[in-house]
Amino acid sequence: MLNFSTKGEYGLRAVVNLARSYPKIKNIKAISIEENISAKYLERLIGELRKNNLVKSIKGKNGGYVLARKPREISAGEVIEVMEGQMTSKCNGTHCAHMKDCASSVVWIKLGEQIKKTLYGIKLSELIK
Amino acid sequence: MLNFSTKGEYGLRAVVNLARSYPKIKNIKAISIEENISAKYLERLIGELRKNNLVKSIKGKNGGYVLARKPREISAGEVIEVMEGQMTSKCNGTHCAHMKDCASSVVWIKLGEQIKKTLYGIKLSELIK
DNA sequence: CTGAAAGCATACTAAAATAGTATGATTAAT
DNA sequence: ATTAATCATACTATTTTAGTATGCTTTCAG
Repeated sequence: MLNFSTKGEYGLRAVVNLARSYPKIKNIKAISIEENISAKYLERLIGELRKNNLVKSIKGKNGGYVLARKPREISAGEVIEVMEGQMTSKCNGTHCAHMKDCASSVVWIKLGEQIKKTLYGIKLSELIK
Repeated sequence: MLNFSTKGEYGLRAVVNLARSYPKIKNIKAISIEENISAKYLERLIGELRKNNLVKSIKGKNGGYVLARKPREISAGEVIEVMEGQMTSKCNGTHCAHMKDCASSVVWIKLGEQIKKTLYGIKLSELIK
């Protein structure tokens, strides 16, 4: 019904992978092999997660990544929001004839709320059991 | 958080528009003007809705479209599913190291269920009040 | 202090999806 | 017969996705 890009999937899988080995550090190479994701691409994606304070990086030899918080303090929603970008209700009532009371916008707003509720309710801790 | 294409939005707006004038027939031109959507593009999109039995067409002069069922018997989910295509849980556990019990897939599955529940619960009748 | 192994930054590119256009055929009321 | 509508298909431009490539910086180990 909706197309999710692999960004969200890859990001989530990487973070879940880190949750499994938490609090040990793990490098891109290891994650990319285990998850079967292009190392270079993953490197870029995980960079986004770092900039948004979901993972911490340790530079230099023997470096790698760790979750920035405990697995039970990070939700799937946070990860996916960073990777996919904020959900925007495209139908905001500005372009159709019904103006502010655009009937269709109700659908996108309700849906957005439900998605957030669902995804923010899922913590990494519950995914690694 | 997720990118919806305009297809779903346009399709929904067109159908809601038809719901307002139900059971009178209305042509593409009128809908496209009222909704400010390219007529040619809308024509193609609404063709999809017809093939999936959500609207009926009346050909020839004075022709146009009508909802195939009453507004309270058509849900937003049906419309959006036709326009956007079936939601597929991309992470199906086949490509990562954890195989069948892929932790991340749980997220997409739960999310998909919630989205369906939400969208199928919204009927056109409730959008035109 | 030097080399290797890690992350960091940025630019490039190929493929796919999106959002539309264009052309013309078919249908049916007048 | 004319006109106004849908129907079918093919084409195209733009954007997004999914990567690749190159090179720099940081830090541990010897």
